[in-house]
Amino acid sequence: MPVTLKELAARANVHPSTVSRVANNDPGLRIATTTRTRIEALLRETEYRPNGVARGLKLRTTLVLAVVIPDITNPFFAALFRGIEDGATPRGYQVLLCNTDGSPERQRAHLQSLAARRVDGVILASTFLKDPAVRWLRHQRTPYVLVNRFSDEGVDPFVGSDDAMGATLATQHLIGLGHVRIGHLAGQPTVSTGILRRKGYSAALAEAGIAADPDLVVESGFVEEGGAQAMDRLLSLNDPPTAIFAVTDMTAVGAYGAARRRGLRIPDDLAIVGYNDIPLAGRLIPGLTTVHVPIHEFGSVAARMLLEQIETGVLTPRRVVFSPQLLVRGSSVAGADEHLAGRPGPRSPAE
Amino acid sequence: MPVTLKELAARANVHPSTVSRVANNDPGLRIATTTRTRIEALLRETEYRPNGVARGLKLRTTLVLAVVIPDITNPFFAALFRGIEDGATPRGYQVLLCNTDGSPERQRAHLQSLAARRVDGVILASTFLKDPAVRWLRHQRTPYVLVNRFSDEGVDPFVGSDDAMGATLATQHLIGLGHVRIGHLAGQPTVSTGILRRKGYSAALAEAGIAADPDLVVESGFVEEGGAQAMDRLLSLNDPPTAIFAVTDMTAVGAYGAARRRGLRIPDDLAIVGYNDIPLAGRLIPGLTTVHVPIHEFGSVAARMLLEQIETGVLTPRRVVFSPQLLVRGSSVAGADEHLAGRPGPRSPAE
DNA sequence: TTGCAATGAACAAACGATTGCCCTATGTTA
DNA sequence: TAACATAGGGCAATCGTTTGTTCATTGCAA
Repeated sequence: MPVTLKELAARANVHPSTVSRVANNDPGLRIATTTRTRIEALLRETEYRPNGVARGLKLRTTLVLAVVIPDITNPFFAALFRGIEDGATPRGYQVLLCNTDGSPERQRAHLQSLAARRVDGVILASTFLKDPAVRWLRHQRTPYVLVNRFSDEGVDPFVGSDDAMGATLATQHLIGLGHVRIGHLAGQPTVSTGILRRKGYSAALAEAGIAADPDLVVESGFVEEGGAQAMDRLLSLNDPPTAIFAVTDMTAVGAYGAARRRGLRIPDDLAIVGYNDIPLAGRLIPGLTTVHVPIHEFGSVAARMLLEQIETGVLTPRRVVFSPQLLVRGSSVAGADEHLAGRPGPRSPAE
Repeated sequence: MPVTLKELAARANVHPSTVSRVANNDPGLRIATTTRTRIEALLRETEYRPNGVARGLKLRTTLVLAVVIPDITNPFFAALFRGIEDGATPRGYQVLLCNTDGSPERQRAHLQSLAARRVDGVILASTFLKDPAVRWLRHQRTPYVLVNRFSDEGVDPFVGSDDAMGATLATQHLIGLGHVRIGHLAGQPTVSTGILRRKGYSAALAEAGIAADPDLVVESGFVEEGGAQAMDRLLSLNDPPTAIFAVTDMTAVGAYGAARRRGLRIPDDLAIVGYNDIPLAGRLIPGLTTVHVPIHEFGSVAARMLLEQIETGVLTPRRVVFSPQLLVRGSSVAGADEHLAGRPGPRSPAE
């Protein structure tokens, strides 16, 4: 049972407020050295730490942030979370993690709990366009930052990548390799990344003078199963694609599976490009060519933006948009993985 | 700005305590129906939710759990966390996630913050044997549960697998395949899983009448880099092993890399068996033969044990030990992955 | 009419900390 | 010596809930 201010005050024979001021190193405090040292000794001896709950009630701040994501077992969100925590912990904040599995109801339930708990701020990934949850947050005046996907263009604090540009990069890469029938495993049009990446894909085709074939775009969503199913549909076409731009690395992983089950070789029979550069991408065989975005940095930047909002009280709808870069591996260019031999794999943590 | 009890009381023209009792559905409350409906309407209209901080102060409970792990980007811990959250959320708890990167100082700092925040309980993975942090928790009388690794045998609430048995299973599998020179990428002897898995490995060899060669056991730790380095040392031996039991799947991943860089084929030139069956194991090529443990269940069971402790106030040092099962894939038996073709990959989440 | 039991709701004391203000001794200055 | 500044701490309100207790009415029976 931790010690309280009151008990310490009794033992030091002073008033609790005096102990509090000593513990908090109150600058304007006038106190006899003898009293001060007596109290300080007691503080050290008992390892006194103020009750965070009581402190939170009085100070109206909890030093807790919350992260709301679909699923932490997705490597993208795991990396994102690390970035957030690495940005928040040094400033004394700890982080609640809430998984929604993509369910709007669970998201809403979590946000309500978080508001009741008086968390200082929320970082939200994977929102929909015009997401009611985001509008609710805005209306509540809870500090928040959106990551990766935005909800209402230009209104919310946001950090992410230039999705259209990344998609164009990926598609141009495939065009440059001579591919003409390039398929797209597309995200839902209810999500900013889904729309923009598809737009970037189409723009690249148009610019190269390649006619857009509607059959080549199949909605896959952002998960592996969706990728596999969509890939199956594309491969059942009379004139199937020779290359694929997948909206997400996880979708691309699904495409790998579908291709393997049909005995197709990557990249010879089918070239694949993903998006995000999750750690898994480099471990696939062949390595997945993908659009690299600084996932960890998304998190740390989002955390810093949020803390700035919290500490200044100003909610500037600042947007930080990173320019993505194409990272070529063996899934689009045969032999591209070779120079990696001898290089250690991606960073990896303890068991 | 959320509404307070006081404001509601003013608007309903009653005392705050009355509003509180209505909001909490106090069973012994005697109240006029007219007053009750008036208050209830107000509660709904304002979407009143009691301030969790104030509630926590009064009730001495925060409905917050904390999970302390080395690194959430390790798939093992991501799956574990999901299990924990899935066990805790339905009972109204939310979960703080703390990454330590394996640093005892960061672990200690986190635990102190958590204690100051008055979290209701802590789940700790990756402790050391005789871990001072665990003893501190015990001494603090904070409810806690250890997962995967234990600290002081039989003293702490614990959930994990029978490490010696799993290791024996893995080693016997390799022996059954005809291997005689079987190497072990071993965990540190300061960690329960490290010791027990090595013990299980040795026991299987002894039972089969295979002389133990000290050169074949190399300490790798539990991370990928360590696995790669240790594997390199083993492969540099005059009489290198033909099979490997790696203390962890991530270590095995490191071994894959080392083997590939030397041009060795798996499983023909080198058979590999891991431990844990993380989602990544099934996605490697070839699939990683491994000792399957119910990671998600570790988490949900640990959460339930913790909640039981919290809600009953009794700290029974209960131990839940799962029996692991060998899962054979292509890294030990050529062609073992074939029947997987056509089967969808592991469960995968949204982007 | 008196007495007593319900009824309906207010009172007040916590839970621990923070912080503006007040009070009492000294010591100093005019 | 009166007036006053300063040092050294204590007082008390407050943050928003919860909950045991008290209090004022009303209704009913005796």
